[in-house]
Amino acid sequence: MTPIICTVDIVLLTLRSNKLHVALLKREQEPFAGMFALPGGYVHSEQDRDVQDAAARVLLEKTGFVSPYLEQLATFSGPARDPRGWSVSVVYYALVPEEIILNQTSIKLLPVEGLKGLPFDHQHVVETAVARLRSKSTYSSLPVYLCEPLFTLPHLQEVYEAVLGEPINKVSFRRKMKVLAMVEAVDGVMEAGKANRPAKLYRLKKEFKNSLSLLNRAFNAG
Amino acid sequence: MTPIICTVDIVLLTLRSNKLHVALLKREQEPFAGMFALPGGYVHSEQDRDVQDAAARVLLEKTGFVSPYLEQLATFSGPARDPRGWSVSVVYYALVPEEIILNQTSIKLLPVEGLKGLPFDHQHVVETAVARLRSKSTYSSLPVYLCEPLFTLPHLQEVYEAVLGEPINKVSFRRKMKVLAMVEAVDGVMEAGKANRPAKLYRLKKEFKNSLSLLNRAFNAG
DNA sequence: TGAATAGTGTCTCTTAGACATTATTGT
DNA sequence: ACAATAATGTCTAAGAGACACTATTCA
Repeated sequence: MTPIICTVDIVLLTLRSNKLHVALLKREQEPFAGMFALPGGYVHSEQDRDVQDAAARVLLEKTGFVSPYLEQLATFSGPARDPRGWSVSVVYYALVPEEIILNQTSIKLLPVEGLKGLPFDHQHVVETAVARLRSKSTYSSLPVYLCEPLFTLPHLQEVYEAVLGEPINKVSFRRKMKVLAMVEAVDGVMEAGKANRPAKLYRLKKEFKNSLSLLNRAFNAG
Repeated sequence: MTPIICTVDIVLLTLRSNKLHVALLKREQEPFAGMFALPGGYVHSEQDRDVQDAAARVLLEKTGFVSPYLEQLATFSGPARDPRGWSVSVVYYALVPEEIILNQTSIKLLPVEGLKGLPFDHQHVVETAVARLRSKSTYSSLPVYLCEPLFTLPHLQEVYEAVLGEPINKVSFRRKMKVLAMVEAVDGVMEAGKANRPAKLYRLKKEFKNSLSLLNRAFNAG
């Protein structure tokens, strides 16, 4: 029996102009050389401590940065998804602010809405990642990873609204941020430059780096 | 480089005496021959259409039955978890009523609390599956798969309470069952034999076989 | 008839969303 | 002062939990 091909792929998501985008790279090698696809690569059993480690390594090699949030999404498999043969791809998803990606000219950002023409089963993989992000965002702190280290609450609300695709009541949003208790105001600094009352700047609390805070009620509980 | 070992394992969970139990099988072959472990096996690339298919096949081969609910849990990997070498195991979890398992004398049911001495990383895998079940049960219809095809609402509430490990308000529980809208009373049949008012019998609605219904508020929202 | 549990009506208290008001900046 | 948005106070309405009451069976 032919051996099973074992790879990792990364769905790197970010917000650009308040729309979710996915990061794609031009493939250097066959199959699908020249096409844009998710960053991915083989698991290196001599080098990687586990598949998560492989995903972090591939992301670093292909983009030059480390993502604070990197979570296993799911494993995709079958004989047809990769022309090289029966394959198993363990997929991770990462969330970063757009600014981190802008320095990387090799990365192409495409809106997740209306994606098509991706090689492998990458369209389905991206759809799964976006569904997971939306689902988790309804009751958790996940979207903060789409923000830069310092952000305002009005901006964070915009991020939530962009991810969820619907408006959120301002008072409720701020109440829930209090309940989640995973952001803290940074003393002394304020947003500036606009002709209105400046917003306080917040940051993710140390204890929530790499982790999430959960609600037991959705943001828009309806 | 040595090839990566690609396997599937199944965490088969059920309720016995209102406690969660996991199904283990005595291993026929090395490694760990003679020890009790999760049902598992190699992915057969000539035969399996994907890894989910492999998990269903392994479960059928080892237990003789098909589980209505079989969901991918996560993928576990690394050089140390399997003495044969660097391995990737895609793990699925299944929920069944105890009665299905009772006919299978080869299966050993152990309580998930206080499990120890399992081979591979199976203890960690079981803990992950139980955590997933508990988490999903707080806002979904998942626990119905631990019931037989016909069940009463008081029994279903007991099942939820056993899984969640805390009591649920009766009125709220029945209201949420109405909101979830995934069970329906079966006309004409009732539970019988007890010296009290008989309970109506319910069943999972057809459209929810293999799927879940979700709430946007937890059962015990506190 | 009494014991036991199923099933439902209803009250209260919490909390979400709507709306209004105050606060603080730049022009 | 005025425009603009931040931040918060407060009212109302929806929903959760508590409690009590009715319903239906067997002994």
